[in-house]
Amino acid sequence: MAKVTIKDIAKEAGVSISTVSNALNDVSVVKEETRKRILEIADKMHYIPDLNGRNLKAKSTKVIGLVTRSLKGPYFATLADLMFWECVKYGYELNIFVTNSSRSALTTILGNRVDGSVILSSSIDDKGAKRILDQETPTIFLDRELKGPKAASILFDSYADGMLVADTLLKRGVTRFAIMNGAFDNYDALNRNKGFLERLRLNNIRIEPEYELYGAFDRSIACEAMSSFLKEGLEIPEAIFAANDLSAFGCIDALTANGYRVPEDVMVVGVDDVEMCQWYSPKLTTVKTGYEKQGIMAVKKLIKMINGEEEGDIVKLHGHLIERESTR
Amino acid sequence: MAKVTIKDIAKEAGVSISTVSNALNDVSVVKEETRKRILEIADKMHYIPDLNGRNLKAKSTKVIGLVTRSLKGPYFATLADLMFWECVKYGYELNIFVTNSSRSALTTILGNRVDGSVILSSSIDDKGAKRILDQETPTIFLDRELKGPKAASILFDSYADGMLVADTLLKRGVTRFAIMNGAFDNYDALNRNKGFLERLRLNNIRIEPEYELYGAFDRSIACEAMSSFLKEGLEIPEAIFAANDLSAFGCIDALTANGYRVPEDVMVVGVDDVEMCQWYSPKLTTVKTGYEKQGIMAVKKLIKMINGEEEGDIVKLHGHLIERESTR
DNA sequence: CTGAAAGCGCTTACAG
DNA sequence: CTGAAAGCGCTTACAG
Repeated sequence: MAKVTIKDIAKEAGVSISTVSNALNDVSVVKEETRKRILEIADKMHYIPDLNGRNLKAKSTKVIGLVTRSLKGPYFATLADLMFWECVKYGYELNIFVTNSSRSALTTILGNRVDGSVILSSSIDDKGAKRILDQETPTIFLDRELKGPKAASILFDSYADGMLVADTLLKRGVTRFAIMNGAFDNYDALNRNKGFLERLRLNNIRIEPEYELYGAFDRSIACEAMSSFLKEGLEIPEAIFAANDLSAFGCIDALTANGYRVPEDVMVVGVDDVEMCQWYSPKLTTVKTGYEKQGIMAVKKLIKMINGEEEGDIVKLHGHLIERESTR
Repeated sequence: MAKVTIKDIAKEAGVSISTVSNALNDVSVVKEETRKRILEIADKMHYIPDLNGRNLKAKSTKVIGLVTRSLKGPYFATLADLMFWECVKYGYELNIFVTNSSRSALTTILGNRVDGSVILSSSIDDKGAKRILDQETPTIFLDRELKGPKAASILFDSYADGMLVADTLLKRGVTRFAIMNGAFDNYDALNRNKGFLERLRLNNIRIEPEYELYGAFDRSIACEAMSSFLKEGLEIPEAIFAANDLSAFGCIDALTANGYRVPEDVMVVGVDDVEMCQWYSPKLTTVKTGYEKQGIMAVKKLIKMINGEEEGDIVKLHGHLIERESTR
């Protein structure tokens, strides 16, 4: 059976396609009786509207896009889930576009499929980001610092978070540090590292290259990095700052497997405050970045920009330290 | 600045819109020189195609939809991620549609936004599922047993998995069981429960209502259910079958918090083999359902149906037991 | 309250 | 190799 269109319904109901369209969209002009009859026929004929036809003409899709390159990590699912519920509140749908091509990300964002997009920025290159800035589709960047008339950024203040961790540890008299870095090209990984090191520098403390490990935000990779480090036989640092919780777990996995105790021999601090921090042993000290807030704020802001109520701006979310067993 | 269309490019380039369209889509008829010039102009004018216009006419979108109601749980992210990479292989994009309305799920699936969809079935009601069966857009159900000319199902054989766990425990001489059920309306939760109980019944073993707990696939809920159970002062079972790994962790959390040892006092078995089974203490015995295979098979099958190379059918994936520390 | 008509931005036979 | 024209399925002023 071929696809049923409003034309078919119009014929069946003996009315014009305009009337069918109005009835289907609850435009109030239609006589109640006509409306009912049309809806019944549409249902009986198994009518499903073609969204391409609809969106081509209509100004609004009532859907918000989330553009990303990867679905991995505990962060993404929570972010998307919270965004979804916020969308529901405002009568929007959430579509997630997974792509590793900056070109097709751009087409998705600006191709009139959505009323506005939240962009996990690794999904788009600098040139693409620039292009987004000077046009009219509302857009929010989550890990790139940009703004335009219809483009905003909602970020973690990762530089400040890094400083916060450094200060806390310095206050306890720690002088020998190691750092477990996050993904190379990531805004937050970079800034956590910078803020942390900057603070140490102010206190005339340096971290030797052998004490800068690479954990890629990943538990297994961090675990192996830590293991290799331990095999080298260098002096153990007093504290390790991991760029996120997962890589902090990886650190501790390796440490305990090698007979070290946390926090007695080494303290470890993560970032994110994922749920497992409370299940893990030792319970992990971490920076709560407020990433639950980020998604919600993004949707709220996006809808305000869609409605023309606000312009783009840059918001940075401050984290706060949650002290648990992995430090003392 | 208004939206740039092929019309604008045509004017700028002094050619017709047909030629612009052909150039943009690499249709080989266009003279190389013309094509180049048009592409340059398109780029300079910041042209982005309108996907609604395109898809309205074109037969194929080269995108596959994944329709779901929830993004929670370790299962979803892995599923979606693997599906994505499989899509990439075949030149498709993956769009994830999050919705809690069966109506809008249906519109998404059949509204010509995608070439085919994978449906996490809780996102659609029975009536909607029926309607999907008798039409032409290829569709795969992941936890509903249905088939049609263009509709297939790829499921876990959860009934068999439940039996497998029962058999394993029976073989060790266990006679007193408890069960931690999964979500009420879930295909797999239901069948794991049924298969398990059926096997016990064959051995003349019953589970009293007080020993059927409800964990909703969730760690915290399972933990509380187990805690309440322990407070009642009933005799402790020799083994607990949890409907998934997360709720198994919840069980064990409660047990160890109350001074019981796993597996010495009680054995616990989960389902899924999520990564944490290996990190958790005790390492969890579980059924590996092969959920990594499911997403990949779904995409492969979907594309074959899109290409008209295969019809719908029903595939059930068998699990196998992975024995670790939580049983002996 | 209903219908005829234009048009959204594209693709795709078809003619030249 | 290029262009004129039809049409995909809808919505939306506008006339009646």
